[in-house]
Amino acid sequence: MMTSLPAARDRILDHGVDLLSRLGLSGVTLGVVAAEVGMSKSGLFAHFRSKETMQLALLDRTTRLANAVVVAPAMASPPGLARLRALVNRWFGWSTRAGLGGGCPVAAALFELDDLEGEVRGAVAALESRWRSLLAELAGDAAARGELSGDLDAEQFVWELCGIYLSHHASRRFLKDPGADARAAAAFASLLGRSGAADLQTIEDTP
Amino acid sequence: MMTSLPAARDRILDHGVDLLSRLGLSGVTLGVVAAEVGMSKSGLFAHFRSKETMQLALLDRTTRLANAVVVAPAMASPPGLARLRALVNRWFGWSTRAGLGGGCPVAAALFELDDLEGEVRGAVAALESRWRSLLAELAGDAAARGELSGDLDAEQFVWELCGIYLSHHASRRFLKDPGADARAAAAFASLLGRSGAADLQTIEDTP
DNA sequence: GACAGAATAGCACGATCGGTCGTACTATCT
DNA sequence: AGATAGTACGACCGATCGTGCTATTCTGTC
Repeated sequence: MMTSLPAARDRILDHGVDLLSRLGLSGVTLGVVAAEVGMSKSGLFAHFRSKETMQLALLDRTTRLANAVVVAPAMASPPGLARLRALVNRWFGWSTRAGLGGGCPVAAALFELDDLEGEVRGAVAALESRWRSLLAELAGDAAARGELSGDLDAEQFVWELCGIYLSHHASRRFLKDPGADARAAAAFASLLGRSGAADLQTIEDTP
Repeated sequence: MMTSLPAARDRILDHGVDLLSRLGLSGVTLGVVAAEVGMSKSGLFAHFRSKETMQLALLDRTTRLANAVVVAPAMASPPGLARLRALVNRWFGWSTRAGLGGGCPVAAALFELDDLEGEVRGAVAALESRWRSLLAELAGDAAARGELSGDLDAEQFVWELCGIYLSHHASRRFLKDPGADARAAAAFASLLGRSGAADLQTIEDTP
């Protein structure tokens, strides 16, 4: 037939990203993934030539998934504050909406790769750096349009926003706090308010 | 002789907490700790009757260490906002001041025990719950004294404060951002400001 | 239907995991 | 003195880790 893009590899990565979300990087083991997918460990191993390669492929797949679920739809919103709002609304809790059984793999990786590691850590760092740049860019756009205060420190804005995201992650995933979404929404509204946003509309606007 | 409290156990726990700080719970393995301490795995194992017991002992030791380094000295400050400030100042980056080679073991555990586990997870949850209660109590005290706004939502205050702490952890430990301390200080000052604190003194006041 | 190449399976390796066993040596108590 | 308990050791268990090497099975082209 035609290109025949390896369907098996996709199946592996799909299960792998789900495991990554549920158990973190250390939980994504060759044997476990193989059992999950329903194939032999060596058969699975042939698709990647090392575990590190598989981990990098998983991070890449995670990035693409997040782009499709979070970034792309948000970019349909009009530029400026509305787009920033749309992005953040789709960001928080995105893993669940993406069909993953666990939490955000990137947030988990940030704390898992504290020290140690080389290639994988670098990939996560690059990924996170790109993400923060996007956030800062959108915040800067909003400020340039006068929808946020003109002297906004975009880096500080993003830094505090990421704090809200991490607190939301811990609150939801570890503490099982049912009010996590409301706390995050309130914190984000507060952050926008002190950044000069005029209208304090509700956080709900996703379809 | 006198009490002769087992010095060996203390040595084990000291090395263990350091490993815990550097590698997280999953990195504290019987073999690794034994090698670090310089004794046989089985000899070390005799002190605890299971790995879980050792992990719980490590968490307990971590709690005592944090109490000595963070809580106790802060309690010497006058009650109210000053005490809250002192506590937070000693909190951020406490693991380094305590002589640990890595970051805050509790923050790491929050993200490591996302799902799964039973006993250990429960211990961390109790520990974290107690900590947040203390923060909320001090914030409430400050509000009752009129040093923070009277209608302060202490729970939300603590939730956002923990977000700043987590962002600081990620920023410092993973992203290696040299401006992490300044970002955290600015975020905390902002949080205090919007919570009704009058004076915006510098964050430096530890001896 | 033959055949090449990809995909998968089977098997084995050294390392490490948490944990158990038997066995010492030492200190304390009776 | 004898008995007991604590501490430490080395050897070993079954399981799982990542990773090779060799079959076997499937699939598309001639």
